[in-house]
Amino acid sequence: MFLVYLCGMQQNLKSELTKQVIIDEAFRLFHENGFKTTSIDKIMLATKLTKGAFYHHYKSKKELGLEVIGSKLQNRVCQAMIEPLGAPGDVFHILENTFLNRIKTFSLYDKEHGCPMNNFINEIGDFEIVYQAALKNIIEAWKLALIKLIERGKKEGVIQNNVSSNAVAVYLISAFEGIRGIRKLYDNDLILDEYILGLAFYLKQLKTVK
Amino acid sequence: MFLVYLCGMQQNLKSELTKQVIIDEAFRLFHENGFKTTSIDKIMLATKLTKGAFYHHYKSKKELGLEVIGSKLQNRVCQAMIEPLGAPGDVFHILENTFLNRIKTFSLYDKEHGCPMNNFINEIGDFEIVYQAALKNIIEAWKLALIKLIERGKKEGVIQNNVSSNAVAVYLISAFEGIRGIRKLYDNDLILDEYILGLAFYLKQLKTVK
DNA sequence: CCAAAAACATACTAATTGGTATGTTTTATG
DNA sequence: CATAAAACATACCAATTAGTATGTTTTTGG
Repeated sequence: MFLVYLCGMQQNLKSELTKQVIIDEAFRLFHENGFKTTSIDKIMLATKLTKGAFYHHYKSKKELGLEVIGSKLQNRVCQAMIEPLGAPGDVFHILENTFLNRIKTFSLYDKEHGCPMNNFINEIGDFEIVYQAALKNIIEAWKLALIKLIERGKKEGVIQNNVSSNAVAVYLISAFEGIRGIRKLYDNDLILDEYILGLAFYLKQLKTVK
Repeated sequence: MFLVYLCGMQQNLKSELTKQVIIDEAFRLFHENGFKTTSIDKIMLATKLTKGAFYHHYKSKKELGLEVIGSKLQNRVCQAMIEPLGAPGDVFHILENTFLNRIKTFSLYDKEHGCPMNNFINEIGDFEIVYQAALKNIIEAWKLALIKLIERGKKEGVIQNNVSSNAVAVYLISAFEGIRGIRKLYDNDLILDEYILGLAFYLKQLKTVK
């Protein structure tokens, strides 16, 4: 298994590197201009490679789209929104950090172009079933991690027991994705501040009364 | 002013009727397949008219897009989401009816293709400033009507005073738009049920404790 | 060093795009 | 009824699209 790669290593690495460059530029252009309206030509112009190189590594735009969603996008969401939920520590601190504090630290680029996943969902969530499934995977993973955290909060007695963990998870995710779309329309952060205030109130209500 | 139209009435009416047909078909196709990927040809094929007719009434696709957003879309949102907020009656009944009960009555078509406004926002909210402004108009009108209702709730003593009306309005809208995107990924209403449960809990927390 | 395969480039295709130029038909008005 | 204008149709344009066919260059393994 290891020896097999000893000789073909250089070529194999080159191939993987090229694919990564294509994925990175594709993701960036999808994020900035949308999936459907970003052509293979534009992507390959950005990579400084040619169409021939693209169709050597991918059989279609659909295959690329699925890989961008299934690896690049999924990794980003995992790293930023899912993994932090599994960390030890105060449940409310974790919730505040991922859903509230983090949104303040977004770059102007991210505020202007919105959430890549939300963009995908709204543009091609009803386009083809394969994209639908790939995007649903990410949302489901996020939702599950969130439910787990809320359940922990209940067990530790810091979150009210009379509320469905699933419902809270879905409501948190919905509002987060919603505001990231709406923020696009504005040229300042006032709307984000209002969201943050609204979320802070919501989180406070989840706490068990002492 | 009135006499001017007395004679040209038939032609004027025909023009308005044709434009309405174009707007209706355009809105439908934008909703089903997105704005950027819906061509003038496709729209005019649906109207059973031709490209010549289109460019007689509109100078560009952009002009059509702006009219679809500024009239058709705005009217829809006003009718479904804004006007009900101004009606007399119990504040919580109104909130529940517009944000909670109404979502249950959506057709499969509306569930599959999501919220037209949210689709526009996420597809072209960062595309051109004119679209941005047109969409922001609608959101702002919605937000204002919602704030007014919440303020009324506070005055009537049914909504807690220690919560920002702006924050609640933005959080309600965000979650509503967010879930309408996410619902696209699923082939059943379970995720909607969870949203509804989450929202119901949220609304309950807004109530003044008796 | 040499063949074969992988990586990439060049040059195409047919279909679609927004938009225009130039018709023909319908309606309005003196 | 004549003529002008509005409403609509037909035929085009250059640019862009996803994808293919056929190259050339680089890497691999003997």
